[in-house]
Amino acid sequence: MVNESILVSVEMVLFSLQGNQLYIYLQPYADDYSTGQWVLPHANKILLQDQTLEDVVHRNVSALDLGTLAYLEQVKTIGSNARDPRGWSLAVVYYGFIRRDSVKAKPQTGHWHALEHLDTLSFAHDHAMIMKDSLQRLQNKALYTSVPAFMLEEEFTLRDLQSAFEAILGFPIEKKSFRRRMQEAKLLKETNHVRHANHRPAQLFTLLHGDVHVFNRILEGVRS
Amino acid sequence: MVNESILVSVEMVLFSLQGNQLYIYLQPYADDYSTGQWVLPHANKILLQDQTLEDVVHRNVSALDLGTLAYLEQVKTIGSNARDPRGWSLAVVYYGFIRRDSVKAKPQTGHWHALEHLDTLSFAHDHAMIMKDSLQRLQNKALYTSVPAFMLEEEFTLRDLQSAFEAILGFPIEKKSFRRRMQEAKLLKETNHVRHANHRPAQLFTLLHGDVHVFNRILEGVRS
DNA sequence: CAAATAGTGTCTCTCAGACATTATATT
DNA sequence: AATATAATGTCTGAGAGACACTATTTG
Repeated sequence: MVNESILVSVEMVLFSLQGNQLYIYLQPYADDYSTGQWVLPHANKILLQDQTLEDVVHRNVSALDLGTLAYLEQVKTIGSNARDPRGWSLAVVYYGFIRRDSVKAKPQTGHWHALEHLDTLSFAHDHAMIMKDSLQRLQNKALYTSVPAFMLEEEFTLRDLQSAFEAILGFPIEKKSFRRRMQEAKLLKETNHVRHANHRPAQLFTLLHGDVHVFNRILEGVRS
Repeated sequence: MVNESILVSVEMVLFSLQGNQLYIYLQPYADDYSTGQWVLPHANKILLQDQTLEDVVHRNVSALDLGTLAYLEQVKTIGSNARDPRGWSLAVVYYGFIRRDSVKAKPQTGHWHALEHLDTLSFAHDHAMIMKDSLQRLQNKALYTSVPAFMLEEEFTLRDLQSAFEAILGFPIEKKSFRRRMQEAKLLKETNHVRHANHRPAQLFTLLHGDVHVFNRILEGVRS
């Protein structure tokens, strides 16, 4: 019986959007970058003042000073007698979003990495797998819910929203279907602002509420 | 910092089908049934020989001698400084199926309860909430995957399969839509057996493989 | 042949994809 | 006016629901 010595950690997969690209926050495995490996931010300490696991995540994300945590979802818990040589370990995995308008592009520790460059990086422990599972979960959610909307700033255009979905999913979405889907879901509120550029200005929207909308059908993307 | 003393448990929500009704396995909170309260089966001990959390579940389900565990899915992990008076606790929740053809209706300890009678029971700790969340997860899965198929015996009719979905979802499904959906998913294999009764015999099928099929659309049920 | 359930035919409805077209700003 | 992106109109297609109908067994 090993319960007295189970090692508990919380692993955090933090996503942000920077210039319509999906980024993930990583820390060097060795403080001096000597191994060239990366790890996910994680919490090894739970405090008595933490009421829940979400509190643990919030406390740790705040300490990282990356920006505002706008969405958080538990992915899974990994329990194993093998992943940590010190003994039986439990890792509770969360993914979350740092809202685009609050992201600090150069954090004090660690770095934001564009998702498309991740395959060039090397990871310690099972963190590559944890990231893969978390991204997979996020991609699934993008197919049938409105969660990607929480990556965006207060006011955004429908094109911004579509770009967020596309950054997550990695494939283009047909414009008309996307707009119909979003507008019929009644989750957006038209503001009385527009965004200007050297073309027709775009209507700005806000989220009507903090609820996640669940669609009946999956986004299938462009068929051709 | 409380890590050295975190209480870890695994909570198991075990479902079975008995006569086309959904049942859940519960244990009396007090061995002598004196409190009238019920709890979910749970594991408080993790052994060094357990390689993963799934191993812990399998070991404990085997010990309960309820039948064969045919499907298992992690629901979530609850962490709290309040749910156990002894200190910070982590509860990893799983739901699973005991296959219909292996169910022992009268277990040595505990009882199977029909889901529709659950509201008359009283539960200890947060087990009512854990059950509700697990059932919700199972119901969601029934809406867009083939997981209910794993509750059934080796060979089953399409009517059996539909009844399993209906038992889980709690609403009737339109026969033709259901059959079309299942047959186009190509997850069933026709056997050369039929089941006889005092009417036209029914074709028996088996599952082609152990994969969970994910549908693009949700079952909407009867509209009228 | 009556009863009962198995299994099918086929219409409607919803909503995603395709893609052409119109609208409205800046330079 | 040219350019660029915003926004819309409308057709097709996949797949779910409705519901009547046919098929095949037992008693």
